[in-house]
Amino acid sequence: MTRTADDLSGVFHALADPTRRAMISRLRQGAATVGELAEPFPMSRPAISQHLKVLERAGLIERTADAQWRRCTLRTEPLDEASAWVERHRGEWNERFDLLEERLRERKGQTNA
Amino acid sequence: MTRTADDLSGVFHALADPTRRAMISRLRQGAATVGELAEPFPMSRPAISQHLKVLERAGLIERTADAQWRRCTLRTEPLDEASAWVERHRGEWNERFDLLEERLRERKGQTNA
DNA sequence: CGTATGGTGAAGTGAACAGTTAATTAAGGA
DNA sequence: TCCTTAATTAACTGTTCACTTCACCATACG
Repeated sequence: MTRTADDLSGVFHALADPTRRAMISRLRQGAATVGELAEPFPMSRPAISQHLKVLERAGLIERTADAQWRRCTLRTEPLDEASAWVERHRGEWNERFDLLEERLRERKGQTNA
Repeated sequence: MTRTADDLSGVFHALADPTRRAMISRLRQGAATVGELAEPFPMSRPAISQHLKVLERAGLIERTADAQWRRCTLRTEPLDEASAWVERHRGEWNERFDLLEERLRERKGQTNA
């Protein structure tokens, strides 16, 4: 399940929903089952499941089966990537960094923005 | 057009598209007209306009009319907000900060996640 | 004036999204 | 075995998204 690794779009998309952000906030204070994660929200379980799938696709959570429970744990690496992108686009960051970035992008031949 | 100010969803949504991220990247090195921004992309002008509208709604750009040109400039405040959210959800941040956050959220009575 | 240039508005399309209900799988306990 | 609990899958619905084309508005210029 080694997600595409450089899909910032997926991460930002995952973060664009308040429910999913709340889930991440919740998970920051420790792993939780789907039921526990669902509890604060007035929506059906399948809806919760789908939100979790989005988070999983973005690499933001891992689900491990524990009997009939799925224990969800937070993975912060994608947040690091997202943070890196944002950080280098605000404020007066090092211009050299931008140049380096561009060179790398050229090599990979991808439009990662 | 003083956007809702606390709409992280809008900002993250804006960042979830590679075209829009590329536009932001471009704007980091100075203001640009719509035409200049459109140049790298193989899509119609109205499509560009719509992307710019999303960026504007998120507070990420400002458009000022200059004769028949619209000069777009980057606004980084929303990126600061986005960064703040991400920063406090990755790594082992100060727990007190979370508590403070929660208090503030209670006062405003909003679910900002 | 007429016409080119820069950009937006409006309407439509297909795909993705966020939610629903109903059915299904899987494990635990009586 | 039967029943309950935990969670997912499947199928469907309404909305939003990312485009398109065509029409429009505004400014500069001959």
